[in-house]
Amino acid sequence: MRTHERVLARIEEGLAAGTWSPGERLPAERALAEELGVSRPSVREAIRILEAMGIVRTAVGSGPGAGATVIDRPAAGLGAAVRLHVASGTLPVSDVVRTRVLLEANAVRDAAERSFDDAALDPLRELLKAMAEPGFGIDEFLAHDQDLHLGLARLGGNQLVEAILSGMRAAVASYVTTGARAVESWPRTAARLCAEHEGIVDAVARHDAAEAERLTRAHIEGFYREAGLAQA
Amino acid sequence: MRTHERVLARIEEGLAAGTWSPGERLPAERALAEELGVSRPSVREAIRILEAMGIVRTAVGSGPGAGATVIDRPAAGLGAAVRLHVASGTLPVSDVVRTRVLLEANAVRDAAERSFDDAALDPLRELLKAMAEPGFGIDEFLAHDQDLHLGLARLGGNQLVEAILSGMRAAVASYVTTGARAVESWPRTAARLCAEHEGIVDAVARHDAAEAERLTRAHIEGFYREAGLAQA
DNA sequence: AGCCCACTGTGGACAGACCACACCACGTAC
DNA sequence: GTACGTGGTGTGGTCTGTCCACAGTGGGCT
Repeated sequence: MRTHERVLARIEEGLAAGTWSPGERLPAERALAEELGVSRPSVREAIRILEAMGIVRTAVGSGPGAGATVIDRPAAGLGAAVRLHVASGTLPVSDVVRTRVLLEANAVRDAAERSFDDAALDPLRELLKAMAEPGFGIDEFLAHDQDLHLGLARLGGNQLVEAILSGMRAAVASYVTTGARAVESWPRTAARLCAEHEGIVDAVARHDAAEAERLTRAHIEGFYREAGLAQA
Repeated sequence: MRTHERVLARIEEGLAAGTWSPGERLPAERALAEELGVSRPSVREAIRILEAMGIVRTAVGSGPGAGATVIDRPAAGLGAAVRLHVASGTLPVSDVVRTRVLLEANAVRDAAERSFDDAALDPLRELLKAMAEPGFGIDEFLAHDQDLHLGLARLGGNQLVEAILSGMRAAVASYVTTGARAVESWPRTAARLCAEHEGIVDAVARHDAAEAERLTRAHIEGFYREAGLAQA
């Protein structure tokens, strides 16, 4: 086993054992190297992997916040992995789209089936209102769109699904932007998307799970089709 | 932007542009470092990340096969990310289980709906036969079980789903093993699992999508419940 | 009392070196 | 002529040492 893998395994043990919890800091690179009897570059390689996976965040400087802090951003690692494989041509974009439809439609269905305070939908309604403004730029619209969809997915209550969706969205973000710029009439498309969004949020609000799932599926498939990203 | 991130971006560009395809080799670390005007450790950190994501495989020595070879193992990166986040306590195992049920049941449904040569099921039937042997060890049984489930998922035709399922299985492998050893009577459980497996494969063979999905869902949920891994 | 600045601990980056390894081609022995 | 052994060569793996940039912190100066 290579040195950085040993380091990684040790850190993973610590994470599993609760030695370090989110928000806390790993020992300094030099300290970790000495403690494990390895060189600093080896420790750095392990930390790089943890960083790429969204397990830690590193920062230079001194005081709290500096060093390698344990965070919980599952979406970062999953997103990077998906993005790289899409880039290398291993994963077809169409598979990403199909998977997104499946996961998100189910997440929205779960959301509608759960009981929650109606106030939980307020942030989403804020987004809806902002996106409905005429003359909203494409980039801002897509950013809000992402927040809205992730917010809906979060209501589903499955953190892994939320992370995968977030990662997939990031992985195909450039394709989505390109596709959105290529639609025939963006204002018309935007208006339609807004109306569909409202329909989904309403269905969730009245806990109509089947309808929420159906609308979500149609919404996502429709957009990707219009943007020329789906074979289906 | 940090140096290793620049290197990573450059390599990602090359992957997207088709400069390197799966099976081909990246330039040597020293050559890459000189070409990009950075130090070798920076290149190494970038390659480490690619390796952790399942994009490349590194090997020492000389000749073909040595160096950093581009591979396509999306499951590796996704699996590592999921495993690490489960270890750090960010992702509940129950979410992993729920996601697996959703993805795999749908993959099997897709498999049943597709048309394929019945011979494609032969490898799965081989696994079924092997697992039915009395006295089959738990570890070997679980390994075959994984192959069987992945084979079914592969028939669904969505590579991302297949990768996610493979990764999740790897991420919770230790939990599954522990759970399997804890069941009341392993031979009885194994026999039941075998029967359920046959039912699923049969349903796929006769293209009964709804039944295949239902059986898969019940099979996975039942096992995790028996192994004490599911709250549901 | 308030401000400034040096100190200190942190990650970021680099240069250089040595090792282990695996292939490959050359040369030798049969 | 063939088979075997052996050194050459290119590769990643690892370590050591060094310097830099950065950010907080505390003491000293104004």
